[in-house]
Amino acid sequence: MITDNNFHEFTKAEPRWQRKKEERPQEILSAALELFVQQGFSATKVEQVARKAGVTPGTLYVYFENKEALLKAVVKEGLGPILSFGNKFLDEYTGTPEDLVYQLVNQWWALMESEHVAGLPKLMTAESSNFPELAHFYIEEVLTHALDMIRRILRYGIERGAFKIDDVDMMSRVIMSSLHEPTVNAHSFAIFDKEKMDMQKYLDQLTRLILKGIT
Amino acid sequence: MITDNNFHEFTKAEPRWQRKKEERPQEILSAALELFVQQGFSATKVEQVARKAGVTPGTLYVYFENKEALLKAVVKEGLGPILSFGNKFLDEYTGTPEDLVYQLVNQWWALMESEHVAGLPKLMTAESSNFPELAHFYIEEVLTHALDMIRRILRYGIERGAFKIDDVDMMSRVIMSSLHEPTVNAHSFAIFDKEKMDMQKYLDQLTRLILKGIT
Amino acid sequence: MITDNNFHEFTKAEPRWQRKKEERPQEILSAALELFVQQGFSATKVEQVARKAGVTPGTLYVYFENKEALLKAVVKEGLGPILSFGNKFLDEYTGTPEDLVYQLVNQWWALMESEHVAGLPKLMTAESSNFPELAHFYIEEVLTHALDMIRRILRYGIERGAFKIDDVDMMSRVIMSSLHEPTVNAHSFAIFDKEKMDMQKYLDQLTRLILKGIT
Amino acid sequence: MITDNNFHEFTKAEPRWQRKKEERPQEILSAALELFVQQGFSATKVEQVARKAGVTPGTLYVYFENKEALLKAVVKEGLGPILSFGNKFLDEYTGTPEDLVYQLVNQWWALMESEHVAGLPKLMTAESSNFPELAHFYIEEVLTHALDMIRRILRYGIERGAFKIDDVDMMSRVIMSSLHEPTVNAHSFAIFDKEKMDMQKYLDQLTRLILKGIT
DNA sequence: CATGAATGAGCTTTCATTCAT
DNA sequence: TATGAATGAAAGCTCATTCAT
Repeated sequence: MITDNNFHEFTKAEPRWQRKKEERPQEILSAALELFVQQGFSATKVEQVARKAGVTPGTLYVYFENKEALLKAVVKEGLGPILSFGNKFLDEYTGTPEDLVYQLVNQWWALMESEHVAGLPKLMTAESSNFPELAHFYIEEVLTHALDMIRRILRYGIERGAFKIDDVDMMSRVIMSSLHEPTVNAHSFAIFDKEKMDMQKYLDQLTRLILKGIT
Repeated sequence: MITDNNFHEFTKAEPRWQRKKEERPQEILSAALELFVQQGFSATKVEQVARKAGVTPGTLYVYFENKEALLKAVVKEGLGPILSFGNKFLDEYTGTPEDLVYQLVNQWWALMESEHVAGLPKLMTAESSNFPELAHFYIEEVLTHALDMIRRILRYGIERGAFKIDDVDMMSRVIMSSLHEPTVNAHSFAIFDKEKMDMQKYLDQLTRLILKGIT
Repeated sequence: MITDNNFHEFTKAEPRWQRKKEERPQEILSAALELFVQQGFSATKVEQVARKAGVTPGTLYVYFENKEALLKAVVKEGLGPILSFGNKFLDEYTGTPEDLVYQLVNQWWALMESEHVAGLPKLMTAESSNFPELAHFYIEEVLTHALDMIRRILRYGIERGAFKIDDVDMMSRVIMSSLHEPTVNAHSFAIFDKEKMDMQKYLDQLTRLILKGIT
Repeated sequence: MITDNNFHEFTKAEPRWQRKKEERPQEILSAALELFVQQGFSATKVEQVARKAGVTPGTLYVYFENKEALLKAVVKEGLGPILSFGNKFLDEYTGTPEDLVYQLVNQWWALMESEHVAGLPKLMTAESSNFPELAHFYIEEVLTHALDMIRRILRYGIERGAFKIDDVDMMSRVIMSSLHEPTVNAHSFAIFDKEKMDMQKYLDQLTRLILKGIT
């Protein structure tokens, strides 16, 4: 049922923020992302980030004005891939609504565990009230964006007579919650699970619940 | 309100502090819960907690050995109400499985917004990897406990021929995720929503999705 | 060779400082002395003293203006017995110079281990530069006083043709050092000796050294 | 000294700090030794030590884990010179026993007034019960070591028929006391002596007492 | 008088940030 | 550019002292 036109691939929209790849060592951003996600922003020491990236604290300040700027860079860097999520794929999609839901669920997960992004939802969940600017960013660009995708998909199904939903907006939110939660969870409680949960089974069951619930 | 005898009002100096041994810890715990949830543990200053509780930092240390002990007290205090969640109700329940799902969803939410508990899931999501002991606590006592409830409810429906589910465990997890997410969300991104989401509608739509999805 | 006219008993000179026995609970002073000696002034907490004395911190402040006043009271209280050391006894002494030396050594030790006094030399050794006033006090009233005693004793022996000393002042200092040291030591390093040193043997050997050294 | 080119002197701003990694710990240790000896460990503020060493408190923590670690470093650093005290000298000594006693007394004093060591005995006297580990260290390495030296010297004299002592062990302790006391005293009460005691005369008189007392 | 909860100044320690090298 | 020793402001925490009870 998986088509090989993966919507990720189709949607490399223009990134909105300058990436300045050359000027911002990926090592520092990667190290920072991982540590911020794991420990939170406040609890992560600049020196830790530097050491993990294989540089000294001084070097970090060559590339980032301060710790907060580093966080913003980490988040905005991570947002890039997410921004291009779905739209173009949906524009060109002509398959069944059911398959579309399946795609949604699986692509979301693939995206969320990809580099630069992994853990970002958990990080934002934890830090949103400390960094309102970033929170707005995340809400607009990720949550609202994803909500739009879901809404489009639901409407696509309704138009084709495949889905029947009385409150599309609210149902979209419900679906988004059930997508967002494991994304956050994977970087908080899930790390303590002795027997790692079979994510594919989870996603399948989720898809099934949604499809049975709305068709 | 000028009385004819306001003489005392002017001469009585404001007492520097009031003695209320019994109430202090609760006030401090409440203040700490709110701030830890909002800002995270590291980003919350002891002085903030104290001031919010109407005391000085010194007083806080009369009741709690250190900042970490305060966090642990906050969490364990908050866990109390959750531990008693559901079991007795389920033991005595004789109604329809459908109604039971409705009850589950709504009671979970009611519980999560009650004092002492509000925000705990978000706090734990953010701090779990910094405080593994607390994480285990939360996982055992909250997540596993809730999962058990859900599993019992699903089986109740299956036994009565009302529900049909091929993988009960995984479906329980899916349902739990969709319950846990808004709980966390309410204390992170939701605070930025201009138009507060109608929670009751959300819960109704969730219930509907679940019921349609499993019956 | 020990006479039973212990010079301690004879010399209850008028104490120079008001004792105010009734107003200053002995328990607090005793507790403070012991703890100050053991841990030093700074490292001893007022609460410790209070608890050891079986009262609360508040009570301590009923009797002593502050921690420093407590120290001063402890020292001045302890000085009392020392001030009366020797003079009257010497005035009336008619025995042999050798016996006098013996008496000196043994009475000094007996005095130094008696209540109120035990540990004072160590305490003063440690705190002298933090409390110059007390240091002067101690130097004048204890060290100089003891030095005078020793000098008198040596002269007593010289006059009777029993001792031969070229520099009486310096020899007095030498003798005082060898008396003062075990007094201090008993409350510092000696507490770690597994096999407690036989003090009587030490004093005997000291007496022997002095006597052989000056006769 | 005005040079014809003092242009730089006026324009060069004072550098905020100088980099001298190798020297810092020594400067801090010296400052700490002096202050700990004078005021005691508890009464000495970390800031005092830092300022005296010409650095900020933060710098101190670059080199020492905490205040207690600083004390331990001070003591262990100071112990170094003492450990090498005497043994080699004694192995090769062939002179008279009398001269050996003279050497002992004078070398001990010379050692005790040398940098790194000055005041250590007083410091240890004051702090031994607060830092048992250090106390054991000092007892083993200094007191026991010195005691061994003295015993060796006494035996050396006895073997050559020069000394006659019934209880060598106890006499060693007596001698050690009379050596240790002025060492401690020099950093406590002696600082209040208006007319500094002539130490050489003291040592001479002590030597004389010992020699007359045991030959 | 005695209490001990509450205080707040001041201590030890941390850590983001700077800047001479 | 990269470094990391040094900084100093601010944090956590202590404890002598106060004062309502």
